[in-house]
Amino acid sequence: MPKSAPRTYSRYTKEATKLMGQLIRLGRTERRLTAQDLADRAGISRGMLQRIEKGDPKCEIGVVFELAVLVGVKLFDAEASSLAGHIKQAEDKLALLPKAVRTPRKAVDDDF
Amino acid sequence: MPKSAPRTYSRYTKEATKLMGQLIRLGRTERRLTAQDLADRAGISRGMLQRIEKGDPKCEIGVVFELAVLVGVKLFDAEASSLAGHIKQAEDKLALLPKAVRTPRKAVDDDF
DNA sequence: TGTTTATGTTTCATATGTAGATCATAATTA
DNA sequence: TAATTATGATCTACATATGAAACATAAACA
Repeated sequence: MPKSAPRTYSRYTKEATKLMGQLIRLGRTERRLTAQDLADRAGISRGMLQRIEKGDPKCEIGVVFELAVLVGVKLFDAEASSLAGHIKQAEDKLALLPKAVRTPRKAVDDDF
Repeated sequence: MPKSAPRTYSRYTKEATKLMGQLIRLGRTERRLTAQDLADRAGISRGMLQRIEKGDPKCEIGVVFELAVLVGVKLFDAEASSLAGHIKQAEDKLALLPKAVRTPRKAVDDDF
């Protein structure tokens, strides 16, 4: 079987996932939650929580965010309990931009 | 085959992944990048990029972060090109906390 | 110090995410 | 308006992330 090229991540991405994991572990410890306890509350396995706390980039972002919320890690440095405002703001900005990006491709320069 | 219970996400998590997707799309459009172009740069398929821009929680967090970096979305509201400082800070805080959380389980109060 | 419990790791079976192709629709530019 | 290209959506095969179990190690508390 042909081994598909393994995915790579930039240094910044690795740092970001690592930091996320640390913040989750920090929050968990501060709240005196057992790994098993937190995993149960999030509906995941303990092994998965460990991988996330370790900073594994190959995990569902939904699960990571869920854990972050459970232990009080702020996403988007937002204090509010809802991101509705931010979402609306992003929608407003998007509305002003073209819905499709058109790159000027010269049909002549194609071959050589 | 027994259908395993589908995973659920809190409202906040859904909002967070949605906002992430919007910010990525915003950045992509502002930089006049085609979906295909950005997908290529990130080493993913166009379909995957679409799901992420739509806010699908079931995607690798590493890929999402990678896209965010590519289009200039700031993670952890950090301006710096490296999160090393934040990571060290988290490590310092972790060093002060107990490495294992022990919950006082009374063996007596178990049943009733 | 001894005992109990949490954590770190590994392995394996399986559920599921992902790439790739295809088609329809929408949107941009000449 | 016409022509071209981007985007949205769906399907299948395959690669792989996930859950569960097992074990060893380490850490907290009496």
